[in-house]
Amino acid sequence: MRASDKAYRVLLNEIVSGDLAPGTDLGEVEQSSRIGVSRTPFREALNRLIADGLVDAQPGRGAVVASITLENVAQLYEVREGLEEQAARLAAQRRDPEIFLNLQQEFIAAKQLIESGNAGIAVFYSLNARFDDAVDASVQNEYLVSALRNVRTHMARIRRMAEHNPERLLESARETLLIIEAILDGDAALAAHATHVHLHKSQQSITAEVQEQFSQTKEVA
Amino acid sequence: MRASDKAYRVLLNEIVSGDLAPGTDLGEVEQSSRIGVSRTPFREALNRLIADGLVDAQPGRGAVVASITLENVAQLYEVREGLEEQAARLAAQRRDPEIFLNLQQEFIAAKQLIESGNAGIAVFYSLNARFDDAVDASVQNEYLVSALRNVRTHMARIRRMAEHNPERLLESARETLLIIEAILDGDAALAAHATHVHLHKSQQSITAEVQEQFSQTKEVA
DNA sequence: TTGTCTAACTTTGTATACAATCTGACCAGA
DNA sequence: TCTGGTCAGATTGTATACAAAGTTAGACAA
Repeated sequence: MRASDKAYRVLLNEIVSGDLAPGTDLGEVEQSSRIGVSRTPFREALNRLIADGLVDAQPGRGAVVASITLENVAQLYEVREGLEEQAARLAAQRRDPEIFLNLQQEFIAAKQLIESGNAGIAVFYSLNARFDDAVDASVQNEYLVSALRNVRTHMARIRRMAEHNPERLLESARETLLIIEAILDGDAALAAHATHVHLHKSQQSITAEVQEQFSQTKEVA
Repeated sequence: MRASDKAYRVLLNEIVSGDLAPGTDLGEVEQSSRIGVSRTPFREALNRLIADGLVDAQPGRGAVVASITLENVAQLYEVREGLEEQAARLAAQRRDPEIFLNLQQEFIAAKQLIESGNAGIAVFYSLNARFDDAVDASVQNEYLVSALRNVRTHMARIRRMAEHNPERLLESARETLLIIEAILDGDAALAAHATHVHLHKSQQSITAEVQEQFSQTKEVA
C-alpha cells in the first residue's frame, strides 16, 4: 500500500470519527511524523482531503480540520436532494430486482435489529450501507456515484454528532422500504419522491440533534 | 503564484481546449519539464486533475488524458439534471432580482449577438458563463457550486467537439430565458422544469454532434 | 517457433534538503 | 501609548536524489 493512501485513510478515519476535532491544526511536520510517512505523501493525502471538503486550507497558513455548522448541514442536504433523488430515479430504471428483493426482506426485518441494542443497530447501519451500494451499482454512473460517495462521507461525520434514537431509526427503515418498493416497481418518480420524503425527515431529525449538540458544547465551554 | 497552480492551469487549459488529446500519456518527467516546474508540484496538479475526472490514473502505469465517450456524455447529463435542477430551484428562492433582470435583457438581445458571427457568438458564450455565475451566487451553497463547476469543466471539453450551429444557440438562448423568467418569478418548480427542458434539448443536440465527430475521426483513422 | 525467464530500463513513489513565505513579537520612534 | 518596521522562528512550497515497482526486449530452452 502506498504511503499516501495510508496517510489518507488514517486521517479520513480520524476526521470522520471525530478523533480529530473540527478546527484541529494539521501541521505537516507534526502529523506526517505521527502517522509515519514523510511530508510528500502526507501532503498528497492532505490535498485529497481538501478536495473532499473535509479539510480547510488556509493559504500559506496551513490546514485545519473543516468545521461543521448548521449551515453546512443544510447545504449538504440540498446537494443530497439533487443527487439522491436523481440516483433513485435511475436506480428504479436500471435496478437488478434480485438485489432489491433481498434488501426489501432485510429492511422488513430491521425492526428486530434496531430494537436489539447497539450491536443490532450497528448491523442496521451496515444494512443501510449495502442499500447505498445497491443504488450505486444500479445507477451505473461513475460521476454520480463519486459525488454520492463524497456526500456520504460528510454525512457520516455529521451523524457522529447525533444521537441515534431507535424511534428515528425505525422511521428511517420504513422510509427506506418505500424507496425500495418504488425501485422494485421501476417507478422512477415515486422513488425520487420517497427519497425526498426520507431526506426531509432525516434532515429534521439530524438538524435538531446537531443543534442540541452545539448547545451542549457551548455549555461546557 | 504557486508552481502547482501554474501546472494545474496549464494542463487544465490544454485538456479542455483539446491541445492534449484524450489518451495522451502524461509522463511526469516529460510534462513537468515542459511546463517548467519540478515533479513535486506537477504531481500535485496531476492529482487534482485525476480528482476532477479529467485524467485517468492507471495504477503503476502512469496517467493519461481521460477519454470522452458517448456514455460519458450521457452520464454527465444525468448528473447535470440532478445538480442544475436543484440549483435552479434554490436560485429561484434566493435570487437577487436586479442581476437576473439585467441578464433577462441581455438574453433577449442575444439573437443579434448570435447572428453577428463568431465574435458575437463568443460574447454569447461569456453571457452564458455570467448566467452560471449568477445562479452560483444565488444558490449560496458551496458544495453545490463546486460540484457544478466540475461538471461545467467537463461540458466545456465536450462542447469543443461539437459544432456550434446558430440555430441551436438561438434555441438555447430562448430556453435560458425561460429559466431566468422562472427565477425572477421565484417559481422554483418552474425553474427546475425549464432547466430540465433545456438540458434535454442540449443533450439531444450535443449527442448528435459528438456522434458525428466520432464517425468522422473513425473515417480519418 | 513459441513460451518463459531474466535483466536492463523506464517510470512512479518517497524522503529529505533547501528556498520562500508568513507569523508574531519586540523594539524604536512619534 | 500606539504605530510601524524589522528580525527570528516556524511552516509551507519546491527541487532533487534515491528507492521501488513495473514494463519490455532479448536470449535461451522446449
